[in-house]
Amino acid sequence: MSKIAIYIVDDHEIVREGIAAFLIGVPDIEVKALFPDAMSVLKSLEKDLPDVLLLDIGLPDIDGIKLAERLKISHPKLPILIISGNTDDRHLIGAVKAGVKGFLPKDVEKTELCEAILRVASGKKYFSSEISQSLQNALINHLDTAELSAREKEIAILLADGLSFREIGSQLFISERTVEAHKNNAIKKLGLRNTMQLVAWAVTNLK
Amino acid sequence: MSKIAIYIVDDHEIVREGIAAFLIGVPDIEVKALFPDAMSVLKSLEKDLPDVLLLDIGLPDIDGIKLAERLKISHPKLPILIISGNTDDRHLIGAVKAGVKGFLPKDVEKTELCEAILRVASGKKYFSSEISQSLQNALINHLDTAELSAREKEIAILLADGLSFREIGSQLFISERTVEAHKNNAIKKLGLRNTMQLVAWAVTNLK
DNA sequence: ATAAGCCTAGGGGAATTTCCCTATATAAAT
DNA sequence: ATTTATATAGGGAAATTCCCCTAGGCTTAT
Repeated sequence: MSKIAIYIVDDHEIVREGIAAFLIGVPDIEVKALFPDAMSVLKSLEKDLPDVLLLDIGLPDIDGIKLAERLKISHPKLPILIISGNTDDRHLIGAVKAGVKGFLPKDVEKTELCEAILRVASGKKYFSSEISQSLQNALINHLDTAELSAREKEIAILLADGLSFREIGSQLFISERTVEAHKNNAIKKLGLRNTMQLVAWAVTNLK
Repeated sequence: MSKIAIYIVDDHEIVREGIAAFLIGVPDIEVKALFPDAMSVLKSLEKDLPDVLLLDIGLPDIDGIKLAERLKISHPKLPILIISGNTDDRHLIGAVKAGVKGFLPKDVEKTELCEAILRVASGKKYFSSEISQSLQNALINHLDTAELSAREKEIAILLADGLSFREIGSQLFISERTVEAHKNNAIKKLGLRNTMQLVAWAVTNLK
C-alpha cells in the first residue's frame, strides 16, 4: 500500500508550507506538490493525479469553487478537500454543489486534517463539525437559489450608488417597503449579513 | 531668434558639469549659469531670468521642490524642469503640485534632455516615460487613497465586510462613536453621500 | 508658536433601516 | 392543478445610523 499523494493549492506561501509542515512525518501521507494558483495545478494534473487535492477558495486566477467544478468534469474521481477561512453560505453551498468531498476551516487542527484526508482518500466525505453546522443552516436557507432576480440586482446596484429605500422606490415607482423586501430577499439568497455586504457584492459582481 | 537660456541647479559639481557638457554644442540651447544651491540661484533670478531652469531636488539649503513652489509665486512664468535621481511618490507628487513643467530621471539621455528642454521652453510639459509611469501609480496611490487616513481606510474596509459600528468598535477597541466619526470624515473627504457609497468606494479602491 | 490634521468620544434628537409578521397577484414550472 | 418564484406592500417595534454639535490630546509642519 503506497502513501496517499497530496497536492496543496493555496495562494499564500505561509499556508501552503504550514499545511505541508502539518503533514510531513505523517505515515501514509505524502505531500507531492504545492501550487500557488489554479492554472499551475491544472497543468500539473494533466500529467499526474494525486490521491487528494487540498484546495483553498481564494485563489488569484480562478476561484477555488470554480476550479472544483471544472475538475469534477475533467477528473471526476479526484477527491477535493477544501480548506478555507471563508465559510459563509455562498461558499459552502458552492463547494457542495461542485461535489467536493470535504470542507475544513483554516484553523483546523493537525489531527482533524489527517483524519479528513484519510477519509476523503478512501472515498468517504468529511465535513468538520463547525462546517456541518453552518452548511445545514445554509441549505435550509437557500439550497437552490443563488441567482438574484432582475429586480433584486437592480436594487442592489441602486443601493451601491448610494440611494435610500425611499429614493429607489420613487425612482422605480414602487413602495419603499417593496424595495426593502427585494433587498432582504437578495441578502438571504446570497447568504449575506446585511446591506453593506450586499453593496460590496454588487460592486464586485454587477459592475 | 535667440538661443534658449538655461540655468542649471545641482549640488554636485559633476552633475552640473555633466549636464552642461551635454548641452554644449547643441544649437538653440545655451547654458547661462550653474548654481550649487538654492540661495545662489534665487539671488541671480532677481537680476536675470533664463528660459528654462534645470533643477535638482536634493539641494543643501532649500529642497528643490520647496524652491519650485516659491518660484511659482515669484516667477510664475519661469518653466522648471526637474532632473532628479529620486523619483519616489512624494517627490513626484510634490513636484507636480508645485507646478513644474517637466521631470526627468538623472540617467536621462542626451537626446531626451534636449527634447525636454525644447518642449518646456515652448510652454509645453515634458515628463519622461518612466516618470509618467511612476507618477500615475503615485497619483493612484495617493491622491486617491491617501486622502483617507489609515484609520479611515481600515474602517471603510470593515464596513464593507458587513460589520456594524458596534462590532468595528469592539474589534478595534474604540467607541462606536469614534467609528462613526471616522466613517463620516471618510465620506466627507471623498465627497460621498452615505455609507453605501463609501462601501462601494472601498471595494473598488481598497480591495 | 501656531495651525493643521488625526484619533478619540460624547449628547441628543431625527431619520432610516432592520426585523418580525401578513398579504395579494401573476407568471412559470412540475 | 399545485407549487414556486417574483413583485408588490403594509404594521409595528426595535435597532441602528445619521446629523448637528463640542472637545481634548497628540503629532507634524510652517
